[in-house]
Amino acid sequence: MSARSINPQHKTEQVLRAARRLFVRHGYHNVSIPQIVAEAGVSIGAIYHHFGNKEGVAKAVHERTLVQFSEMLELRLEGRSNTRQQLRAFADLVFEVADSDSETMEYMLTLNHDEFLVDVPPICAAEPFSRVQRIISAGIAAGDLRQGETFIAAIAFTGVILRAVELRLAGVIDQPLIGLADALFDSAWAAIA
Amino acid sequence: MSARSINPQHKTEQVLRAARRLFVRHGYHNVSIPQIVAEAGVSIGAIYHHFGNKEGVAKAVHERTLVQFSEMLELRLEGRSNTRQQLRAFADLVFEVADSDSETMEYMLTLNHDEFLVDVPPICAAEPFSRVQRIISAGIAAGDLRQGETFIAAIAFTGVILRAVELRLAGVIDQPLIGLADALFDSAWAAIA
DNA sequence: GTCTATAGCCCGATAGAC
DNA sequence: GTCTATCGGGCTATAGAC
Repeated sequence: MSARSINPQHKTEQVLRAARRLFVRHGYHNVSIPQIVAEAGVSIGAIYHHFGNKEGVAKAVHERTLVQFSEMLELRLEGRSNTRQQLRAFADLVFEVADSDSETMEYMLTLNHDEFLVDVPPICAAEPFSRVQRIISAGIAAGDLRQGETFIAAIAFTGVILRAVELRLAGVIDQPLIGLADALFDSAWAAIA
Repeated sequence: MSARSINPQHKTEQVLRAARRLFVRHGYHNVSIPQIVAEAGVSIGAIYHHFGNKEGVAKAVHERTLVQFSEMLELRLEGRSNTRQQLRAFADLVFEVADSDSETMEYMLTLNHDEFLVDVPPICAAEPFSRVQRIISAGIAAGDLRQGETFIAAIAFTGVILRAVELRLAGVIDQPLIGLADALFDSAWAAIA
């Protein structure tokens, strides 16, 4: 407990942070346990003690990232009652995270999780994105959005928003997305409303 | 030459086919030279003779895939003079390839090429996709599309189309995209027109 | 719980016969 | 041009002291 005053993080947290940073930067299979050891400042033994094996580290990183993002989204959705406001809250969150903590968005959007994690649902079917589908479904029922298949509208809306993020992360867009938020949201909204 | 009558492919082509299939299915770093050898029916020595090293194989696969796709796109664009017809030709090509030769689309859209290829431009900046940007730019100038930034419109249009492909490749959509082409194109067009 | 040392494996690449 | 045999190296995971 006394060591906490200098380094308040548990060793496991240091490992998770380091591992995700390295996975995003180099890809899962380009990252070795010795590299994580060097980046996290822990020993090989500690990693195997806490996570069992390399895939155990990956699983923990994955769940932590999705849970944290879902919690942020729920926080932003509180009090937004109409469809447009809710979808705008989603878009703004995605843009802000892409601008300020690109590692999180890069982890979610550009890593091929099924290359190293077995039996995880694809990220587009995971909680934060299925949440958007539910908002759109309700929006169509309420008449806020054009009539049609829910999943087509969900593809169209998230397609516009997430494509912008992908191009930003790839370095093709060199300005903060938050400055493009109005124009991008208008396009995404026009696709479905 | 006589062996050609049984197997008309050069050994190099067999290697390229096998390698791309394996790269797409398992990811570049999960594929070993011995696996390519087994799948292609050639020897280790032949691969190193023709491609130098494993990255040489990857480079050849990459260029071949992009060139073939660009050629298909140019073929489809011939004779399509107005903006809507040209963008529809792009969408239809992408959907048809995703349905009938998903390996090609999966290679282009879901692999992280910069994990194993250095100094290749990101695929969204490569020829087939920069072509779409030029079509849209001309469309705005001609008044066929809503006024605004070209790159915002390009993001919106390709976002809708490519998101559908991504979800189809991930198994989230279980029907052929060509059957959804009208609805998807209408959404993509609504985002920019 | 945390460490170091190391076993055991498989990989990419080379050498050299044909 | 194509092959087999093999080297050297880096990896994941384990063993066992503390």
